[in-house]
Amino acid sequence: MAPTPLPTTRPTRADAARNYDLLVTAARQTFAEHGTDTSLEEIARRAGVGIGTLYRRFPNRTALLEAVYVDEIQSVCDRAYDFDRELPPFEALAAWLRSFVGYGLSKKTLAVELMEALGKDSAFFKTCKANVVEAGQLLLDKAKATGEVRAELKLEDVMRLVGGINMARDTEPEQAMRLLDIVLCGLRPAASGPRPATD
Amino acid sequence: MAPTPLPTTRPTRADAARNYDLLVTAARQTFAEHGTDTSLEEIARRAGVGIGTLYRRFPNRTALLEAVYVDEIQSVCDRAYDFDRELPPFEALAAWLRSFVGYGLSKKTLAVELMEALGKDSAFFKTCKANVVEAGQLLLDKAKATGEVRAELKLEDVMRLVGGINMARDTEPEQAMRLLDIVLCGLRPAASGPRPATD
DNA sequence: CACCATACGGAGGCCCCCTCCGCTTTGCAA
DNA sequence: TTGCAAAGCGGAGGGGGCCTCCGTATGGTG
Repeated sequence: MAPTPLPTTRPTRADAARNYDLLVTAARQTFAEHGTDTSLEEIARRAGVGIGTLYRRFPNRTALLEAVYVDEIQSVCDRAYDFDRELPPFEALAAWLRSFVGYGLSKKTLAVELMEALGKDSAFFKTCKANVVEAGQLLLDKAKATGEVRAELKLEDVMRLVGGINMARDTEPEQAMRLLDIVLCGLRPAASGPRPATD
Repeated sequence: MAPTPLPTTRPTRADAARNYDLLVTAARQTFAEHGTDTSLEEIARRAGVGIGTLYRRFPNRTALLEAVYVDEIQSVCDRAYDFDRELPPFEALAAWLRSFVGYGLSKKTLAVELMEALGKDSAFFKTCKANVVEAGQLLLDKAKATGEVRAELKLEDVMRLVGGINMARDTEPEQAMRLLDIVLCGLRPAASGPRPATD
């Protein structure tokens, strides 16, 4: 259902594969606990692996983040299709964006990095972005079709706005949802024709 | 016009005062050119001052940022009162937020740090926040009074949303303004009564 | 002018990033 | 089973940033 499978480069040799898993697991835990600027040496230590091994497999911090993100991004995409199946158009979009923000709240720094990453141009992040965009576009278009979202809005704008909600360091969950509600209001067409002149 | 003057701790002794200025100037330049994660040693070097001097005056990176931000924040506040004087309520609010975003576009990393900083709890940032909030609240309340902004909205939410627009690394100016327009639409009351039920 | 509170500056300890290379392991083929 | 090359391992070490500490210098006051 999700379009392109995300590229992973898990090695084939037994020891290498084992270490790969150890590293990704350790990285996921450590990033979640201490943010994405944890020392890579710390991660190697946690994984019980030499620092050289880490750097051979993941030439830089970003490469490691990529491996950690694969699953998260996949699940973001999957949820879009779930909501599309189960809810009427606008609610599906709203629910997806809400789950997006909720995810961000629980994984703070991961989500921040993710939002920044979606603007980057590595092959990996291109694919990620394509997948997310494909899922989001589906929901947005359906919501537009029922007239509940203004036709001229772009998915990219919506995503950025919602992403921005996640960026601030210490947003409370209730606040984040309020912010999202403001954005959702902004997506709707002015219910009674054009908005009042503002000039 | 701006409420509390922002606290600066420029030293009194002649040599110390001179070095203080050299450091702040160098920091402002360097942060603008290379982002706020430039090495502090580099800044000391540019200022022609020992690293020890920098650290004595500014015990950490944040302290240095504070000194650099003072002027910027002051001008953000000042503009609010200008717009309040010159424009009708909603337009004043819109113009202020627009200038806020515009400022962010030109100073990227500075603005990002600033938005994060406004959530922090140092005495300095508390004062900054108070000033910005006082200015923004004025504009928001006036816009509410004319019914052009929904009464239940909080300034903090608006600021966060607008701040979020600045957070993404590589937003185009036109896009940023589009995003802001979406937010502005979200601030307005649904023109024809309550928004459609969304379950 | 003399004195001392205040300020200067850079060496050094610590940690992190990343590279390089000699040793070890794996898995295939005979 | 055994031998062996390719693949993988890991940590020492160079480079650099953060921050502290302390011996030296200096402004400004009596």
